[in-house]
Amino acid sequence: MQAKDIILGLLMQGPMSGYDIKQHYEVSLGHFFDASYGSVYPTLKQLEKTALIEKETIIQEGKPNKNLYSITDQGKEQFYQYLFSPIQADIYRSDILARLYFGKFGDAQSLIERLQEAVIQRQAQLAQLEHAYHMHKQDLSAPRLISLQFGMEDYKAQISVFQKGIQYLRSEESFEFWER
Amino acid sequence: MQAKDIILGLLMQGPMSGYDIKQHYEVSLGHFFDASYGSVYPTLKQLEKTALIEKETIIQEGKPNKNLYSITDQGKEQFYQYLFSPIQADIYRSDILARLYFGKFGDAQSLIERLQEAVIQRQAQLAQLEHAYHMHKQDLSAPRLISLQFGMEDYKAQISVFQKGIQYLRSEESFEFWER
DNA sequence: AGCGGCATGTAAGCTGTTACATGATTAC
DNA sequence: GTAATCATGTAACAGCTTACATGCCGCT
Repeated sequence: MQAKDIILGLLMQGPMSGYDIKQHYEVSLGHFFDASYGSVYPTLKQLEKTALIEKETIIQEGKPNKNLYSITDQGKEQFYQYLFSPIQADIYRSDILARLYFGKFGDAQSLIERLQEAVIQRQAQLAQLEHAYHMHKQDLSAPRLISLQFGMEDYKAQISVFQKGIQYLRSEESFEFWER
Repeated sequence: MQAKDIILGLLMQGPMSGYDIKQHYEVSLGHFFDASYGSVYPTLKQLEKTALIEKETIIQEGKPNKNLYSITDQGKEQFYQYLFSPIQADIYRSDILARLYFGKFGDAQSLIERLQEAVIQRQAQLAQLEHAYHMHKQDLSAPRLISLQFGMEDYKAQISVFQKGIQYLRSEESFEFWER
């Protein structure tokens, strides 16, 4: 799974601009994929060059012009090829878990603060997914609902572990430094 | 957080070879970091060149020679600099969630099979973490235990969502294709 | 006879990020 | 007046992966 597969998938649902695509990343895809504009625009350009998508420039009033991209038949074919290809393993990379893993080399207080921040941040992401879920649950396909549930349950589990962790570290806080 | 930070952290616990480091990735770090040998060996080389670590070659009988690396004082300083630097956002990229997200363009049967595989795979990872947790819980620091708990609870939540998802898709299976 | 574990390393290439560059409109 | 939203793009570079290359030992 790469940027181009996700973009093709989004265009399967209808024409979109690069900006629209990035919005989707942030709203309903963010819990399993994200990429910057520095990836979106060059990818669109490349997909257009290989005729998998087509560009139409929309002149807007009061707003900058917009490049609306649509998927072509070749693009659809390419997307189905992705959809039925073998599944790649997930990639999860977490700095906060690394700080926990090596936590004994630091101090309890700053770890607790960082966990609190991590909780707040995940609560915000959870709220966003819950919003999307309840707003659109009537019009979303069964598998898409599962992908949103995954994100929500995942965040809930993470928040719960972090909150218990904070309690636990607080109860040992008198140590300040660990010796293990 | 990059490969070099993790390697430095592992060497804080004692000397290790590139092979040992990769083993650690697979056992107790795998749920939040992984990298191939093609990253491990060049990184070690570069860290040695900048005097953050030192190499000692161990001649072994019946086994290939081993390069044991130890962290230097400069390396420790560098590690602490990482440990107290701002935390980077997590990165999660999931192909199976993408397949769910775009599931309406495929068929229910193959999605169900893929979810079943995903469950089995996560159950194996969970079992591995549980093993590590119960084996070493006496000698691990509080924060490290939290990092393992995180992995375990995360996998449990994911397995649960996937299992419920399989049930749900099965109940709609007669459709074979969706129209939303 | 062959596979899995132990052990190290390189080269080419892919995929993405960061930082830069631009600029109008709308809401506070 | 200033921040956010809408909107597009490039160039340099970082940081990995994949595939290749080597070779002995112990088990089955």
